[in-house]
Amino acid sequence: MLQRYSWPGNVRELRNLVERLMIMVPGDRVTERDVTFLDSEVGGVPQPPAPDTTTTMPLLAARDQFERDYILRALAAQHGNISRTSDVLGVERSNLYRKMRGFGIIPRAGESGRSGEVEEVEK
Amino acid sequence: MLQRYSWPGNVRELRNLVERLMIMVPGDRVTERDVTFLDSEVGGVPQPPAPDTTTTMPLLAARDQFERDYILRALAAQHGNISRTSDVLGVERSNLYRKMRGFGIIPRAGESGRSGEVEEVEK
DNA sequence: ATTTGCAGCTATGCAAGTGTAT
DNA sequence: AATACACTTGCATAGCTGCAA
Repeated sequence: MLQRYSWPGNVRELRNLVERLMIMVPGDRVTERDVTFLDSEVGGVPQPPAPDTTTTMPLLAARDQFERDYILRALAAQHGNISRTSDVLGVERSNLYRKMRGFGIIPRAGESGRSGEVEEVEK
Repeated sequence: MLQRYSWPGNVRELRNLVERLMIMVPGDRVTERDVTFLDSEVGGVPQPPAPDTTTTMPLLAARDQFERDYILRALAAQHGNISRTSDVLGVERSNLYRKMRGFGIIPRAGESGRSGEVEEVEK
């Protein structure tokens, strides 16, 4: 479900959702229901053509898709902390940025530490 | 199951198994039982530590593991035909060889089209 | 947190061979 | 002879990565 969502708010949005999930959801398992409950945007994705895992697609495409996923996963596991993520992934922070940009996880504009909407989740 | 197996006979062995499966197994679905039935070697893998998909591992390692798998899968789908596989994967044949060697799917020795043991499966 | 400029190493495609079996 | 694969190797160069800033 998370992978199908387009994340117009980028890592910021992902981090936010994950943090809210950690705080609001009891127990150590997060289900799709929890996500839908907390964020109907993310939960209600119209499910695009459904990614095909069976058919063989060009190696490059498959590899990239996997890498993008993997990075996203690592980011979530690291609560959006890029330094730590790059550490865990064993790549240079700067390089991780490049990758994220390349995979469209982050756009082109250089928006950084500024807050604004729903950033005030402490810990 | 197939991924857990180490394939000491390399592509040759994989191709062989797949071909035998195509011939021997009725219907269009191959189950684990079929594999175990046709090849107890492959079927009876002691299941190593069980690859961890949850924990984050270095990106490079994860990427390589994925790529290796993907190539193996494509090879099976193509009945071991490397030319066709490289075509489907969208990489140069020569490069596919390099990758296969790199991932240990093929060893170092230059053993090629020679037959010998159980190669005589027609089509 | 986020970019950018490099230098250096990798990966990849292209081309050109060699070998074997139809 | 001709075709179809299998398999290698030498390059040039496009791309990736770490380091430093």
